[in-house]
Amino acid sequence: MSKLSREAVIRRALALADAEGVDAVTVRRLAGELDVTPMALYWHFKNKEELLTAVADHLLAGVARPAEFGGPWQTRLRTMVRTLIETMREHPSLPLLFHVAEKERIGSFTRATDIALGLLAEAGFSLEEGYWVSSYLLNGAITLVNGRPDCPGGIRPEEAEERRKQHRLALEALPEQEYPYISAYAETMRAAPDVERYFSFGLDLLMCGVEAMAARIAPASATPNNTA
Amino acid sequence: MSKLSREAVIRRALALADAEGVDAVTVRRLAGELDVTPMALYWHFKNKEELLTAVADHLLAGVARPAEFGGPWQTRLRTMVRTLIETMREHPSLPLLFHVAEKERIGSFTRATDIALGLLAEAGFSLEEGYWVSSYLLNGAITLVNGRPDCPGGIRPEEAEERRKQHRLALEALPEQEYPYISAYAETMRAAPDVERYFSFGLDLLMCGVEAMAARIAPASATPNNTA
DNA sequence: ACCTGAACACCGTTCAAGT
DNA sequence: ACCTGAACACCGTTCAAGT
Repeated sequence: MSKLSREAVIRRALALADAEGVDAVTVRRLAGELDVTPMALYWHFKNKEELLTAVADHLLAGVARPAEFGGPWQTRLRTMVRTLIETMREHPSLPLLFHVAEKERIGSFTRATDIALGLLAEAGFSLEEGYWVSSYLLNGAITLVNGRPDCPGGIRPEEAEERRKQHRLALEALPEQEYPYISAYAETMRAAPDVERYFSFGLDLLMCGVEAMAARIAPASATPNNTA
Repeated sequence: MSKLSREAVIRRALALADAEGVDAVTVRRLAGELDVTPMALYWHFKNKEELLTAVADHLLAGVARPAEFGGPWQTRLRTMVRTLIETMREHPSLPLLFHVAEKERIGSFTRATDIALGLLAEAGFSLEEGYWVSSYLLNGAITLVNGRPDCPGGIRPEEAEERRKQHRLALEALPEQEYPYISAYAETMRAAPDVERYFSFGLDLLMCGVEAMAARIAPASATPNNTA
């Protein structure tokens, strides 16, 4: 009974990353959890980067095959971005994982990019511009989830609350004359963060940029149903 | 003659990061370049993170005190973001540096945020929304510079060109029926990348999002000179 | 084909000791 | 105040060897 397989390693790595952060995923630690020698992993993966890339690929699979499609490009693109954000919200380690994995080598990322490029071509962007916009949306979604106020960087909620308090105290200690807006902002940090508002505002912000640029480039077809 | 000082360490660390990437900045390597024992650095810095945060702080100083100010909030905010982008373009290591440094602890970042919050309050955003927008702009600028086609991630131009070619070949190898847009995009990669267009498009994209959201929130004061 | 053991060349950091 | 020496507890990875 060969216990080890690519699949098993990926699942364990993801569980470990979600539980203790992506920094906890070391070759030795992961091997220990799988009751195996560190070097055993090198038979299944060329190196650590390929391992983490495989984890990212596994997670992005859901984004690459979007379910409910239809309607103008704006809503379809928005659905993709929302799906991406929701996937990452379920796996808080994913944002940091993207920083170490090479995005070009993630198969499901390539798949998702092709779909997005199609939608953006419909919006009037050139292929190159579409690629830039795709990357803007992907990275925007990543940093949005990574900066979520309840568990930034995928840390544990208790630690996040403590950090938030320390951050507030640090901001409140600043001279109010020199930092008038920061001081006022620190006041608003006394309340618990509204995570849903944070995400809906962030999604709107991201999509607003794309739609405004599309309207600038192709004003005539900005709304999808006026071509004839 | 005490050769070592906080300033000297920061300068060396920045030079090393720019020359060989931020990964090359290890405590031991940096100490070696300064002709000193690794532990000597621990007298001037609590740990490595504080060291890198100091480097980031040093670099962001120029953004925190913007020069040519005036005009409506849109152009002033755009100037800040452009300055930030230009600063990072001069130091390609900076984007990755932000990922390891804790942004909240960077003094010049706090200063820049206060200025931005003021401009965004003028635009009609609440303090909390303003903070989200600031973070959106900072991270957007970081990923924009980090993804520049001529030296993504701050790698050397020759290596970037080789990687770009490999990336193109990988995309061209994909089945054209399944990846129609990616395949067409790969064709455009044969030409040398237009870096200036990349950056101006990216800046427009970032600012478009903010301006469109501002117009949605406070349509009456979307243009600055119609309040009376 | 799949895994182990030992070793290599690194890390960041602590702590007592020097001057 | 400022720096050194030795040591600790880790890393990722290679390479020959086992089954």
